[in-house]
Amino acid sequence: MKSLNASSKKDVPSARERLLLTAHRLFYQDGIRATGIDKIILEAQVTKVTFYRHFPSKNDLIRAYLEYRHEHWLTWFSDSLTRHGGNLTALVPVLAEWFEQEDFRGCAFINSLSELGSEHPDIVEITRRHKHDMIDVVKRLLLKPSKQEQLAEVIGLIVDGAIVRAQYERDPCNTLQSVQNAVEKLL
Amino acid sequence: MKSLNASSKKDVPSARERLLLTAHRLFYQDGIRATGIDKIILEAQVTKVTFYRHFPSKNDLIRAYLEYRHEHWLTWFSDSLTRHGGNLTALVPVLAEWFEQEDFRGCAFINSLSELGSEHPDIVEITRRHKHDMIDVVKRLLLKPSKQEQLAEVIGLIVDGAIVRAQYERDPCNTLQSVQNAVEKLL
DNA sequence: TTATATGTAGACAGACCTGTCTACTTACAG
DNA sequence: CTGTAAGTAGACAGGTCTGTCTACATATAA
Repeated sequence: MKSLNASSKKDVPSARERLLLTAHRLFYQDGIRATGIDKIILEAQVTKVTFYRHFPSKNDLIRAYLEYRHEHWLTWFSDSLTRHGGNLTALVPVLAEWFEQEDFRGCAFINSLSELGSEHPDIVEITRRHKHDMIDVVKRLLLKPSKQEQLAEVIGLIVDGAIVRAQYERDPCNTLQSVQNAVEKLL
Repeated sequence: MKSLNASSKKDVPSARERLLLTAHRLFYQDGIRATGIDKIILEAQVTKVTFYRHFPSKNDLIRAYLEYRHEHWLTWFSDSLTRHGGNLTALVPVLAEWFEQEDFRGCAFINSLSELGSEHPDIVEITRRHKHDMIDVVKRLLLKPSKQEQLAEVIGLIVDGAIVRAQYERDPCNTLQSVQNAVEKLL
């Protein structure tokens, strides 16, 4: 969906979209505090007035980043689980698909929580919502008897643990093997 | 063990120790980037020259912080597991002991990795070592047939997942219940 | 006594950061 | 045409940050 300004003429994303996409890339890759707004502005090719017109403060951009990330990650997660068979054994190939990406840097929500959780209680809330929604996807797609609330919660633990481990281990194979072992124990 | 300077006369920790303890507290509570060296210096009651005499850069202090944390956390973890019976069911009360602390703010290593992992590869290495040592403790203390390498790795996943969840959930009970459920599935 | 280690107070430099502002241009709707 | 929205270039303010430096004091060992 393109906005109605310049982008409809030349297929150039709107200034707001460029800001959001650039922030998403840089915040995820380098960290939120490590990324100054001037860098985002430069790479998005807008001016500071435009930046502040769309996002009244850096905090507004951070929230927009996390909401964008939430929506897009959950869509990918859901689609990927379905693509890989839509049952519990899909979990490993889905995580493999993610962990093996060149730009994998863990979970944006865990990272933001670690970085900013003490001073931004809304980030704690955003993270909680994200994780609950992830567990809901697991429940809906992978666990057909819907009474398995507890199992979905355990799977959520395993997913979060795997994400963290994948962030510090050199090779995702050992992590994926542990997920596989865990899934086998749960079946 | 006290150093041989002023502290042996008046039971005042040395300047270095005050810096390290203050940094430990503030880095863990507020985040590493969020904590400027001037705040550490003020609260440790030293001067800037003293700070730089002991730690040639902020990065040196960060490494010292993580090494201090590694040693003290692992000692606590090991002792607590033993205190709670030294078998797999000890895991939940040990994590409860930690998560219920007023100043609980997740895992210092995960937090540092999230915050600084992109620009400090040594932090990735430090985190990896920490987590491997944690899994070794689990293997040594909780799993008597020492062939259970895979199980220890799975437990490590569950522990990391629980730590993350405990950081964003309001109440640790649900998290601890999930750990309990997982442990039961593993036995 | 001298030399060394460790500590003090505090000023300073330069970089980076977030946010405010001026003056102007272009596109579009009515 | 006018008014509005959205964009431009870029300067500026004030704050925070890390690290460098001067000048001095105290404790200890030889």
